[in-house]
Amino acid sequence: MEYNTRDIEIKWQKYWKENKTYKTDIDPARPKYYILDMFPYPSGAGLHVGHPLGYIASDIMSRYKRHNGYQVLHPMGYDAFGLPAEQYALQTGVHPAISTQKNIDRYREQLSNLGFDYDWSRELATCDPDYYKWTQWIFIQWFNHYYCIETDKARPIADLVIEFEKSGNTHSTAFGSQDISKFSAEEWKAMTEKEKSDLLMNYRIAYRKTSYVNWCPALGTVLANDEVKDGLSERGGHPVERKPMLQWSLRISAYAERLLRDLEHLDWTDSLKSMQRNWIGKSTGAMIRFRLDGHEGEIEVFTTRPDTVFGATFMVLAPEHPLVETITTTDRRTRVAAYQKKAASLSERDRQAGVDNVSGEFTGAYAIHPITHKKIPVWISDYVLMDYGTGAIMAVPSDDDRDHRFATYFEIEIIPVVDKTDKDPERHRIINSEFLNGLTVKEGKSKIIEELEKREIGERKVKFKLRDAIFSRQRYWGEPIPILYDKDGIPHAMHTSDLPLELPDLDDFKPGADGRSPLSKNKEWVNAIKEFTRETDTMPGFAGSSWYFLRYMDPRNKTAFASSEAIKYWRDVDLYIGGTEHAVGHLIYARFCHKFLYDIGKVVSDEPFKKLINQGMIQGVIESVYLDKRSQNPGRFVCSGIADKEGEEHFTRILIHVDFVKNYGAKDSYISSESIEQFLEWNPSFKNAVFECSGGIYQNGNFTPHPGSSANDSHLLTHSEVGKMSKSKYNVINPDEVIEQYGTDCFRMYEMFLGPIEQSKPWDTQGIDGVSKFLRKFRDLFFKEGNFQLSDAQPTKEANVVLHQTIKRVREDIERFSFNTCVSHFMVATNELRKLGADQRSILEPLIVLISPFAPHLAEELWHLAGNEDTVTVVSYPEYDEAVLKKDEIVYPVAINGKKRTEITFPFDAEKQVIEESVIRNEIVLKWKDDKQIKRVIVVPGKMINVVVG
RNA sequence: GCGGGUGUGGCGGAAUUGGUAGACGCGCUAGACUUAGGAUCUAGUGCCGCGAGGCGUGGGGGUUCGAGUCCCUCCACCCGCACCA
Repeated sequence: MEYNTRDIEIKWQKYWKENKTYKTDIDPARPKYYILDMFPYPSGAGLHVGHPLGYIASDIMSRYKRHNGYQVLHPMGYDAFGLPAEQYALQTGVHPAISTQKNIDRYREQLSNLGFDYDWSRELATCDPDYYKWTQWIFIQWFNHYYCIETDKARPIADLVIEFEKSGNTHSTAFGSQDISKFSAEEWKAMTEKEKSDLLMNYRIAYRKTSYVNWCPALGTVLANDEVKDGLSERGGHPVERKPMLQWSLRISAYAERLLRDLEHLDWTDSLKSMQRNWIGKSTGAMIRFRLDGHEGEIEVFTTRPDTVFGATFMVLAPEHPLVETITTTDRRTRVAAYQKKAASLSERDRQAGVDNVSGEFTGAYAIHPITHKKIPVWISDYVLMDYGTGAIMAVPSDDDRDHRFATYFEIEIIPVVDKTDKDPERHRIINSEFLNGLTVKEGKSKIIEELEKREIGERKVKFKLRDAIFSRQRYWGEPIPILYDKDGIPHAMHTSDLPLELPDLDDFKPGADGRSPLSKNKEWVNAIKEFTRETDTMPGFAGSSWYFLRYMDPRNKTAFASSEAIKYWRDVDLYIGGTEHAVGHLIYARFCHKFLYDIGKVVSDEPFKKLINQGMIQGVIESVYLDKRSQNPGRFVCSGIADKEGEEHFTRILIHVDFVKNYGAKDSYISSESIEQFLEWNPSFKNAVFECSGGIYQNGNFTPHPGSSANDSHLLTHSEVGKMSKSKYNVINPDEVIEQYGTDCFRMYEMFLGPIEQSKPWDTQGIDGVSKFLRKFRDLFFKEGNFQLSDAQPTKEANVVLHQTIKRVREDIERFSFNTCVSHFMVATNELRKLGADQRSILEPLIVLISPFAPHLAEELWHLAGNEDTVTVVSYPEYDEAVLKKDEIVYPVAINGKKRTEITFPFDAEKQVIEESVIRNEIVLKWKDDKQIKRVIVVPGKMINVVVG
């Protein structure tokens, strides 16, 4: 009987679907295991072979846990709002809801094809009103809460109002935007509603403030950061400017400390944690205020090295700093203005490019050093950034590279304040610093902060790089923000009972006036409620994806985002598998969102993802051919060897579809005449081109060998490099095609066999035959002359050892996510059992269960052929018996001076001394000893023996 | 520049805590069965050497009876951040 993979796979996929094999529910009698795949965006391109890598791993884990008695939650859904669908709508007029649904259907089909054990009854999409109702609900909670520094959690904004009514903000512990001056209870009560609303905006977790957007006047729209390249729109290359707009933001910065601190307990990779730490960017230091000489006001600076304050010999303001206008002396105005203008005209990129050039301008003004009271000059320079810190620094040229370069260039005084003669920085001593002299840097820091606070010229300060997230998008295809503005422009959250606020239908997705959302054009919707207008911005992509893992717990709940029973049972995600591309975006937002919900008592854990594994990328091979830039029509393509010889600068590379290239990805990848024909059919603009390789020339369907060459076909070497697998690189490998040829089980096992899950590697079909052969051999263990046949005979000892050995290894390797080695263990077992001719049910049946997480279709087929009625997916995973693995004898490798020279077999329980005595009489040992002395014999019981001679 | 990671045969990769380096697969070589083989099976396959043997985990040094694994140092590549005060 032939092993017809596709028939078997389709049969069992149908069976699982009909029998709802993977449906899961709360079961207090079992431990839970929640395993999550990163939320895919259903793009029009469908899945390529890189996407399933993580899905296969999580599927194996999920099945393994189910075999081990866990109640497994392994869901799938779609991050379905987003820009691509809207852009597609702009181009084609197809409604995003329609194209998105089509893409989702395609994704579901491809995913089902891979045999994953998702509980499809929990499938969800963020663009579904039943889903985004709760996204909007969460937004309203954000709007109605503020962050209390004292209790270190979010609290209702109503509490803050009560506090203000009682005592104003004089004792307020609310985390707010800066610059809120103190007010009393009376002052609060005297405020108008509008004033109160504006003031509370400084505290709400979801709040409105002016932020800058990438405004493209030519397109009449606001662009996302990745739609802007070098200050121009990616589409059309129109200029983009920064435009201030009132936008919703999330006060995620209030959670910075907790987001940082709680990383510690997470089982994530170091690199991922460090990326998050980096992003949060905590720095501890001091705020120091410098008075100005002859001006009101002061310059406030933040420094991480307050201990070097005595070395501050000048100050630098960002060119955009508001103080520049007031302090610049008349004689300096022209030069300063010119510098400001130059700095403003430079793009971020140009400013970065000029990092090495020292530039700046003296304002003519002086600040007073807060401790020495010396006058120090105030400069401006673009190495100080307006949006970092306070936009001003105290420059300490002795201990900061950039300050040092600046001081040297402009000949400003440098006062060394730290004695760095000791190599160990811990022992560096402070000098030239009055009361700090002799202290270490660390001691100096606390001492100076103490002094600053005592003298009221500064204080300890912790700063974070993490910025609040802008939550408004001037787009159609996103969740509407459930806010109504009254006639005074005061925002009111909708009643949660009125949710969802559905996205109205539009047939025109072009932006509204002044870059407003397309929704603004639907006046009926905007003004649907008397005396109110609706917010027309929509939410960003991360809104729906920041909490989706909670919805899976109870996806059809009508009265809550999930029932408290479901939340208590499933708690958090035990294992999250996904790519690093979400390291700082999604993973920070989701953690923030989860912590907020924890604060308000809606979830029971303070972190959403306990363990996270980053799958590597499967890259593609990018193939290209050299085209001679000097050649006119028809073009001249040459072999990479010729291009090398003539000089690469004369050539440009034209991408070629990998399917046309022989041995693609290999060093000797080339195109034959046949490939050239395929290429020309695909890219007819080169129809008459010349293709020259070392053996001859191909043109217009004919190959002409060079004189004296024996070549009879084109062998034009192509250029290969490893890169992203993408439609635009013509190198996408579709899993459906691989599955059609080899079967799903083979595809799954091959992707795992490729190497460790976290490693990136290029897709390469070279090895897939090996896995395919293995699966066939594995299956053949169960067949005799074409018939399924198992014997009920007692297993041989050898076969039993193989079985238990394999169980042990596979179990251990799954536990440590080493799936590639699991596959080899199965191969080893198959090879050995074949040699032994093992056909016993007691050996082979456990093996079916063992392989089931990896090759679920084949396992289910064999399980039923073996006479079992129910699905294999819930059968207990085999346990190994240590007693079976216990050997009577151990073959010891014997090394002389660390080099293995022979092997000697001893009984399992041989005494050390007996071994030693025997070893020193061993022929081979004696031979190697020669005329030297045996100094020592090291016996590691059960492992090895080392004889030291000399 | 800073932070994180990775370097093992022709290739993908094994070697869980310091204990037989190269499991398993691909590729390659030879053979068998074949009209044929891009099917299947058998054997071999780290490098040098006829051999005994020597050399081998990016380079150099160290600790140890013993190092791919631990320490120091240098190099290469990949990822992230980057005038971050």
